[in-house]
Amino acid sequence: MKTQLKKGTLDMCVLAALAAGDSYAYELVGILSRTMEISEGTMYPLMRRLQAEAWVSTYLVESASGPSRKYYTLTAEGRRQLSWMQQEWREFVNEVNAVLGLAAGAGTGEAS
Amino acid sequence: MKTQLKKGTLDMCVLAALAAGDSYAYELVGILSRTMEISEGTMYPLMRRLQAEAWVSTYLVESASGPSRKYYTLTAEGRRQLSWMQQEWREFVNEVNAVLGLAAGAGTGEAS
DNA sequence: ACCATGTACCTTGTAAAGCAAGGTATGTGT
DNA sequence: ACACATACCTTGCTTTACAAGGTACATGGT
Repeated sequence: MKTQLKKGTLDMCVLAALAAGDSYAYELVGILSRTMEISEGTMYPLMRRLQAEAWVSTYLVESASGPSRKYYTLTAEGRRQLSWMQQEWREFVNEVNAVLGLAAGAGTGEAS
Repeated sequence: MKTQLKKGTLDMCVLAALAAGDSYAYELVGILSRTMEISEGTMYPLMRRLQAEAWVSTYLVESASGPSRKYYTLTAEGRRQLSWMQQEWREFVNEVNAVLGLAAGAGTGEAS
């Protein structure tokens, strides 16, 4: 139900996961799913976008137990992008929290 | 450019602003604009949604210097919704920050 | 009288993103 | 032969933010 909140953050999350080491889409779903909900239908189009932006590059690796895996590596530009996104993310969180602070003093003790 | 990040948070922000006191759409744009970017084209449809969900109710007030203002008040359900949204927001921020933490140890010192 | 400006409301169409549902193919175990 | 896990992918839907445009009232300047 918090689908909307994720908009715009998943790119950053995937880049962050890739900063910890190369991975492939199917595995990334598993990795991120430990912390947050994300589905394959989200991941595959997302990876295409990241590649279109040249934030990641790919290489194929045969698997001993299944079809080949399409690994993704962060590019230098991807690393820069991650850094930028994290900055924007922190700014945004601060902005929202500041607005939430508006409500802090109000309505809590409504006894006349 | 961080349009996507806002998805899902603006409802909450508006409800929070209304928790600090009744207001009308045009004024809310001004209030929130002190902290974050938001446009009228976003606000008016948003207010309709809030009302459709019964999180706010409205009343008209004539203005001395312009057309009548459509004031919005938080309903009891709106207050509950705000509380719920804030909880989800905090959870979500924690989740994202946890994922960003994955990258913390990697790639920072890439010597050898 | 006329017009610009500020206030205040609103709608339409576009773009982006997440997701459920479905589909394909490979390898392993029964 | 069949089921299952792995691993890839696409289509169509939904929600949301926003730019652009439109209406109407009140005030001040010329």
